[in-house]
Formats: sequence, structure tokens, C-alpha cells
Amino acid sequence: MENANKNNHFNPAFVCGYKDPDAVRELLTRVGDRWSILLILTLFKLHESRARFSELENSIPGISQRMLTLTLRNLERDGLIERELFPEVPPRVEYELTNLGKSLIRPLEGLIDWVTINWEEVNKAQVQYDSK
Amino acid sequence: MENANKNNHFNPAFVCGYKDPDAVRELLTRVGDRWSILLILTLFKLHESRARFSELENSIPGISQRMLTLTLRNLERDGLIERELFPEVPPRVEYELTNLGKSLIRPLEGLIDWVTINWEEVNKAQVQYDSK
DNA sequence: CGGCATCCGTTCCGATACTG
DNA sequence: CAGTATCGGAACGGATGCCG
Repeated sequence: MENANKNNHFNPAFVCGYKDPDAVRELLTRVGDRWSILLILTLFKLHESRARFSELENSIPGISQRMLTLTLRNLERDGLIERELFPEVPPRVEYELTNLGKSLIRPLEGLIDWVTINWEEVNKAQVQYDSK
Repeated sequence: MENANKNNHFNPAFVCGYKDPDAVRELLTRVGDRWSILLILTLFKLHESRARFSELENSIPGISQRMLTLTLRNLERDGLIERELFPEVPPRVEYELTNLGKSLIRPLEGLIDWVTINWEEVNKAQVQYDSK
């Protein structure tokens, strides 16, 4: 994204009260991808924000090994989780939320709560919209 | 998504404390797409949660006409915004957040706040990760 | 066990052109 | 002004096979 609009009055960076719309967008691509939030929340709910690879794989129905790996890598790169390899045979790998990652739990749960409360109304709106 | 895992102990629908992981995922695809959040927040910040098409187009740098239209349609379908057409020449169309849409503002701002506070740390983590 | 590499279909989305 | 239609590249993500 180039530096876009000189007219800050209509720049959402101004309008929305934050400085870096690209940062927001980058987070949102992470938040919005298919598995990141489920992964973070699942990791949080498992014993002390810590779990091994296979446990996560079993705890998130439908995720493929590939996407679990990729999602874990991205979150590790963002500093939200830490990876620890135990050099055993067979190998054991454990993932744990960092403090940064844990700090994301509350805002994420805010979203989840909204869904829980309002999803039925969203569904009704969709049905009504589609009937026309 | 098939009905997946019978073992609810490891079903994130159970683990994360919500009933409908598909609903969560469907919201997240909306939340996570390139423009929805910016659009909702921009609409909220403009005069009384209401703006016309061209105003939104100018307020969101980088959005294409096509994506603005599509994003507006999807949000309208979800019941988060309402569209009002004034049959003038040239036509005028105004969009407004519904109460349902406004109720999403707070959790969204929770996310934005998190980004504002923590993005620098995320960036440092990324740089450090990439240097290896 | 916990990956990585490859292939491949699907979806996303920007660019462009056209319209009431 | 506020759209719609079409095209094509890019990104996403599932399936499969291999490997230390």
C-alpha cells in the first residue's frame, strides 16, 4: 500500500483514531485467516496455554497438518507463541502462548462474545436478504 | 465442515466455550476480509454513522469501487448496515450502521486498541524472527 | 512425531470498461 | 453518482508424498 491520501480528514487512519492502517490491516489478515483465532483460543484453553503439535491437531477439527504448521509459524513470527523442541525420538514439540499472545485473548473473546450473542440475528438478516 | 469430532473434550466449540465454531468462522471471514472493518469503523466515525457511497470511497484510501460495493452488499446482507436510495438525478445513496452494526463497534475497537498498543512489539518479533 | 515440498482447484481482489 | 460485468493474476488452502 502506497502512502495514499494526503487529505487526512478523510484518511481512516485519522477518522478511526489510529495511526497505522497498514498495521491494522496486517493484523486483520492474521485475525481473519481460517485458523489463527481458533488456534490461539484453543491453545489458551488447553493446559496452561501450552500444548504439543498433535494435541492441537486433534483439538481443532478440520485443520490440515499443513495449515496447522503454517499458522503456527506465522504466529511464532508475530511473537504470539513460542515453539520448544524436545530432541527426543520420536520428537516432541510444544507450543505456548507468549505474554503478548495472552494479551490478545481478551479482545478476541470480545469478538467471540459478540458472535455468540448476535449471530442468530445476523442469520435472520441473511435469510431475509436472500429471500429478495 | 462436517460435524467433526465426537470427542467434545477436544472440540474447540467446547474448549473455547462457544457453541458454533462455524458461525465464528463465518464472522471471521467477514471481519478478516480486506475492507469490512475499515468500512464499519469509517462509517461509524463519519457523521452519525451515516455516509454516502462516494464519501466512503474517498475516506478509505486504496479501496476499489468494486470492493466497496461488494463489501457494502455483504454487510447489508448481514444486517450490519442499511442502504437508502434517493431517486434523484444523479442518484444519491446513503449507508448507515444498524443497531446491530453499532454493537460490533466496541469489540472491533478492542482489537484496534490491541494493535495500537502492541504492534510495535509484533514488528520487533517479526524482524527478529526473519533475521534467523 | 512433526514437519516440509509439491501440486492443484478455489477464492479473492484489483483493473478496466460500460451503464441508468 | 453509484453502480454492474468481465478478466486475469495472486493468494489461500486441501491432498498427497517424503523425510529426519
